[in-house]
Amino acid sequence: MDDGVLKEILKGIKGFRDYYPADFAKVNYILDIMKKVSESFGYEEYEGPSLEYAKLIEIKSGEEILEETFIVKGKDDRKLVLRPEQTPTLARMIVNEQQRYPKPIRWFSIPRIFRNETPQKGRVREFFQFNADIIGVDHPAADAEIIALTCNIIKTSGLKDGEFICVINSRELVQSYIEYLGIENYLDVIKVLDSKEKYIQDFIVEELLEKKFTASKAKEIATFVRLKKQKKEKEFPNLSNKDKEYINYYYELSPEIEKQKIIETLIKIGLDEEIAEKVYFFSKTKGTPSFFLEEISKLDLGEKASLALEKLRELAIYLEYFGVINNCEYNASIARGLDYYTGIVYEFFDRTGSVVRAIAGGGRYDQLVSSFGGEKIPATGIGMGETVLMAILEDLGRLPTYCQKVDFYVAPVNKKVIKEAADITARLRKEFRVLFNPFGWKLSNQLEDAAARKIKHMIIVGKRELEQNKVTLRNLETGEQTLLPIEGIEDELRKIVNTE
RNA sequence: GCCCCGAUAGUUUAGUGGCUAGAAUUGAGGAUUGUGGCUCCUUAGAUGCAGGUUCAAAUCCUGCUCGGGGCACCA
Repeated sequence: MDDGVLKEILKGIKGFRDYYPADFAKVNYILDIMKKVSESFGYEEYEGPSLEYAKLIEIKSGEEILEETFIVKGKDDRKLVLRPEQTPTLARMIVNEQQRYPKPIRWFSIPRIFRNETPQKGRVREFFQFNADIIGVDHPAADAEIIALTCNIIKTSGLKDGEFICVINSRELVQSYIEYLGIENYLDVIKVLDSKEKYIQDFIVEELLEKKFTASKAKEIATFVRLKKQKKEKEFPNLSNKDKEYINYYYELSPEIEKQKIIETLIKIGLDEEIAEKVYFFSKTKGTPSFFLEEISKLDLGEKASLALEKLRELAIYLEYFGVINNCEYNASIARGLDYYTGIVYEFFDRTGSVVRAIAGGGRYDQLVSSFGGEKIPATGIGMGETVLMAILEDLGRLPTYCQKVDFYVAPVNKKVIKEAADITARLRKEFRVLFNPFGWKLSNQLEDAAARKIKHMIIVGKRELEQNKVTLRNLETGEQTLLPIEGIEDELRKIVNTE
């Protein structure tokens, strides 16, 4: 094999990560919190296979999703996929065995998830995704509990109030209202509302082209306008004053453009002007839950949408009970891509300006389980990758510094006492994490070794001490040494480990 | 899939077409057979890949790969 090819191979696959001990410790810091907090909420851990039939994903999430999955061929030619999400697997498991478990089922899982997308900040092709679900109750308190659980994990990891936000909406509310207005193609409308930023960009480019700007210049200015809104303009120098004037001009104008373009596009897909305006104003509503509920209830909603609004009202009560309502915002424009979501949907975002992407997202999927056959089982749940949260914590410097997890380094001073040192080590390992050096190294080298590993305590085993049935305990940070009797040494060591 | 920036030992980096690519740190061995983090010695280790221009390329050009940032997408 030639060197070029070999080098490529050694680099590993694009978007996949090697976790060296210090890296894996960071990942585990977050995964441990996910696990501990979930257990503190009474959730049970489950796991599924890494591979599923492509059909399983396709049925539930649509065929286009398969374009971004890794496809594997099974022996019988059936297409298999490396799981791009955990929910279909969970739904499958529930369909098969649901009668065994008392409802509601509260389960969590931290599977490795695979997505064949372009890597960028907070996005890789293989990652750990925390999933928590409540299955078997159709009650807003279940959604509130999932949101509270997620808030708890995010806060325990190191983000503070105000550094993240949970944005909540109800698909039922949006859909019922749009249908109440007499619109049939509800999904088309959602799509338009979702792409509002794109319409603004297109409008600016179009207008600048008419003013004889080059295409690339026009696009550049449009991009700057968007970045100015995200407060990131400082990253872009080298602009003429004339360009800056245009950016400010369109920046000021963009709310107006947004309104005009969205209404225009809605009319284009068949809505009356009056209806299009109603849809636009509805979709713009957002703010604290109480503000949102008040604003929306002013509208003429119709029966179904009113019911959906009642559920959001009830949800707010439980968010309040669970102490997370200040971390939440209601917003009529968030949709979430997945088709299987039916009611309340929620999405967590960073507020520190570190990452634009969502930290976590989830919602209610009352039809998913029944669509695999069997009775209707309501469910709600969240998915949270470890990468985005980790990128934010990394930027804020809130990840703990790494050190090797060893309580004691056992150092025999010469080859003659290795057996005795090994016996002591075996005893201590029943209770402590002990690194033993059986290689017959000189003591000075062992001290250096322990220091390089940042291990705090060394137990020195030598002939002099053994003659009085003792060993030396050395604190490697202070250099302090004490002689300890081997008999009952665990009690002394326990004190030291517990005070740290 | 698109756009911008980048790539020199494990890591941080020097080197603006010209001597054998230089250093720090890390790794390995030793000075030192019971007390370290100091010092000293020895040793190992790099121009991402493939072409092109040139007497001469780490340096200039093209393509690719990988990384970073952004767009689109985002279960």
